[in-house]
Amino acid sequence: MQRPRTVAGNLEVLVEGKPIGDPILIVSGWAARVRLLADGRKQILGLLLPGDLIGHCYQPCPIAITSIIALTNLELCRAPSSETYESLQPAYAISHSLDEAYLLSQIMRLGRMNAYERLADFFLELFERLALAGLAAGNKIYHPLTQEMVADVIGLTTVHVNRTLGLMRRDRELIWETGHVTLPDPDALSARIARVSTKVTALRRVTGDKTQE
Amino acid sequence: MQRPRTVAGNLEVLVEGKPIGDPILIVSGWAARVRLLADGRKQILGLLLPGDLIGHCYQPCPIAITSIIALTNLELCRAPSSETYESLQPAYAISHSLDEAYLLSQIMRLGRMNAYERLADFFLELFERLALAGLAAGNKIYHPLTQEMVADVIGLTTVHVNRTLGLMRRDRELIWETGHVTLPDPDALSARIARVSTKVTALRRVTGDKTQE
DNA sequence: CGACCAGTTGAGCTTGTTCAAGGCATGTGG
DNA sequence: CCACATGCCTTGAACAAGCTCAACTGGTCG
Repeated sequence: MQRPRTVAGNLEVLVEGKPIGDPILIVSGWAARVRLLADGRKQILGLLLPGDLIGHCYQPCPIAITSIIALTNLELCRAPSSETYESLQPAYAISHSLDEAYLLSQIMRLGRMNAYERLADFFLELFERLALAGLAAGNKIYHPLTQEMVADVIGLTTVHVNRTLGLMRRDRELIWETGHVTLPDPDALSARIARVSTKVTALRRVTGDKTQE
Repeated sequence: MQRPRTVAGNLEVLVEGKPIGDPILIVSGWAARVRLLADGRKQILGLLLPGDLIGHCYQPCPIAITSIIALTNLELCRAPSSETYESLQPAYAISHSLDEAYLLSQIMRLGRMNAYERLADFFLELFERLALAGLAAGNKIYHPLTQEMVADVIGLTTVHVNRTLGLMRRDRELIWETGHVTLPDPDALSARIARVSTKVTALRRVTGDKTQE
């Protein structure tokens, strides 16, 4: 480990199309992978939390595939390249697999869930990730997100996120207070929304095999 | 290279949660990464075309993260693990980076594009990928997709895909005939829809820096 | 001929967007 | 201390995009 450096909130850590150097570990703070359309529409592709790796790549791939911006002040640490310390390879591989899993969940949310489900699923995932990083305290998490950022993650407008949060609050499923979120009963919420099915019998439906239903 | 095996269309190549073995190369045919919600809603997370690798992973990661189903009959080839032939590592790394890039494009489509843009962007990407694989002939591609499958890729209903294809045909931007698609002028189509912006000035907008506008 | 699959079309409805305004807390300069 | 600006959240009303349900076409295959 090298000494950490800090990046102020709202600055780009990496810019799409620019070369990337060594991998970077987030020691503290939140960041986001972001992409824009020409007319200004914005999508947050994924969040980067403490413990996540930025810019880790399996070859001389000098080009950043997305920009990364700091959502808060960040403490960053240059991480050793996996070639230097072979013992780190499993850790890097796991980090990579997790990254991919989060992208796939994001696609599922955006493609097939409604606003209520997207919010619920997003916060459930966030709780899990923060718990993995040792940053979850019971049913309440602290975060730097505004409703606008949440909207940019889950592909809705700020207004609709606000209204849907209101619905969830009315249902006593979620409490939003700027800077933190409480899920009174995560398991109940998870059961309430339709989450991913891994049943092979369900998969058969994909193939148009209707004899099973 | 080993001898190819074949898998019939509509069968699972990999099942979510099951162990995966050696990486597999698609020699011919199309496949899809698929996920389902408990109530049957279906999302195609990404397409797998000839030349793509399935189940390549940087560690003893024995579990498939998504199911993969064959959309057509497939010819598959067990690919050598990258540990066995070091010279393959760059190729595998590039394959991995491309995979990630396609997932990110998918998130952008689903999160912030309307139906017309999603269709256009999807087919433009498909044309590029098939061209990379040496399978594009001018402005016309051959594919095994039904409108239902397209709908499952881009997160819409079959009916709406059908109507939007009708709009595009009216605009002379795209011609759908079962089994193949023609883009009379891909460049014009690409210019017509709002595609990804990589401009740093645009990125500044993300950070709420309004002095630049 | 009948069954089935892929595509097509219509009408009514739901979900989420847009535009606009206002509330509340915090911070800052006079 | 007050006036004013700013960031974040909240709310209303009108609208538009996409969904649902249902029916129908044309082609193919047994």
